[in-house]
Amino acid sequence: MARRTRDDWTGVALRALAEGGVAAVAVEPLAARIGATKGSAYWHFPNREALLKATLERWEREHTEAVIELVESVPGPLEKLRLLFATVLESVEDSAVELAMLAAKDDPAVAPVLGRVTERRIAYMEDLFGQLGFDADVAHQRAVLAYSVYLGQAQLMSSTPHVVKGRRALLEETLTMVMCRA
Amino acid sequence: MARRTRDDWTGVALRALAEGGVAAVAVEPLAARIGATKGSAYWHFPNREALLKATLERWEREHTEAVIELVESVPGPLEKLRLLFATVLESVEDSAVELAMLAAKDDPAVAPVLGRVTERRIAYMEDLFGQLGFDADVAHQRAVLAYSVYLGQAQLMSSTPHVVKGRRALLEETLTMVMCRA
DNA sequence: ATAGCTCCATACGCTACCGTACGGTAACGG
DNA sequence: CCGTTACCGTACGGTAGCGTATGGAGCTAT
Repeated sequence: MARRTRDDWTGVALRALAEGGVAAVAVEPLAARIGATKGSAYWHFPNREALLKATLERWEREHTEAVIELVESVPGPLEKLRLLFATVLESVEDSAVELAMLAAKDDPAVAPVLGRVTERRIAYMEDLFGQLGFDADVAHQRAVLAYSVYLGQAQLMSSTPHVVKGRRALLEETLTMVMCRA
Repeated sequence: MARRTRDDWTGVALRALAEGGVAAVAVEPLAARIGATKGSAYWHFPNREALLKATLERWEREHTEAVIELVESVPGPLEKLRLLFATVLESVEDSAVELAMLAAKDDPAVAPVLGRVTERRIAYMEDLFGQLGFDADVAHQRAVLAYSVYLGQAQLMSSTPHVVKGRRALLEETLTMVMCRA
């Protein structure tokens, strides 16, 4: 059998994380999945915690900025917000890692990453709302509100998908509500 | 030492659930906490799953309808919605059990309860929005949206509380947005 | 008072996972 | 060609929790 790299391990760990949550990032099951033994894992990482940390930070690097960069490719804050909402609310199904992290928010490896990602995202939306002419504190409120809707939607879609009918309309509704001056 | 009842067990289990999530509803730690041994637990319940199920159903009985009954005490759908939002968003800190259930949404003991509670709550809000004169499908959208905001807020408050500044204003904002005709 | 029932403690085996010790192999450098 | 280093397998001990078996204490009713 071939040798494995650090990235091979964070790779399977990432898949396991999305499918089974933080608890699924366990050395022995992953070893079976990767076709190796614990020996390999404990060579590349000092312990399970370090593997989990590396996995989360890899996800953070590869996914957090990705959406922002995509959104930044269109001009104008309003267009950006529309695209952001469309992108993120249309495919809440693949926010499995987010949900896994929220479900394990007290884990010492999770908390810091979760904190950074949350702050980064809210700060970005806050900036966009600012560009739209909202006062600083209102912009912040809207950003928090919008992010709450996203998180809530993601939870609903993954736990009780049948209660959500008409996602498209829901998206439009969310948009107009979050943008409106009142 | 005194004898324990079934309710004694679901009692400690409930506290453990709120503090440590579904995983904390474990027989042996609870036994230590209650000042007994596993023997007692396995007398009152066939297994851990049954204890968890009983605990969740007790919570469902005692808490789901409580808020609705409180809200129903005031007249008029608009007042009811205001009170509902105020009650629920002001004290998201004690939605620990909700969050614990969402975090373990795949657990076979959790899923049914979570499903029932979610449907019940959304149906109730849907009804209130209907009384306000919204079309049936719009009322449903608003209810889902409002519930999403609640879930998202609860998550944010428990995982990254510092990003939420000005809860009072946020509440007002949520209210006006969810009520508005547009 | 004694038989029976309810409730619990004790003691045990089992599984899943963590982490460590150590030996072995393969590739590469001199 | 030989040693070193990087990588991995094997085997072990440890812990936490689940579930079971069994005996025994105490109440209860006859």
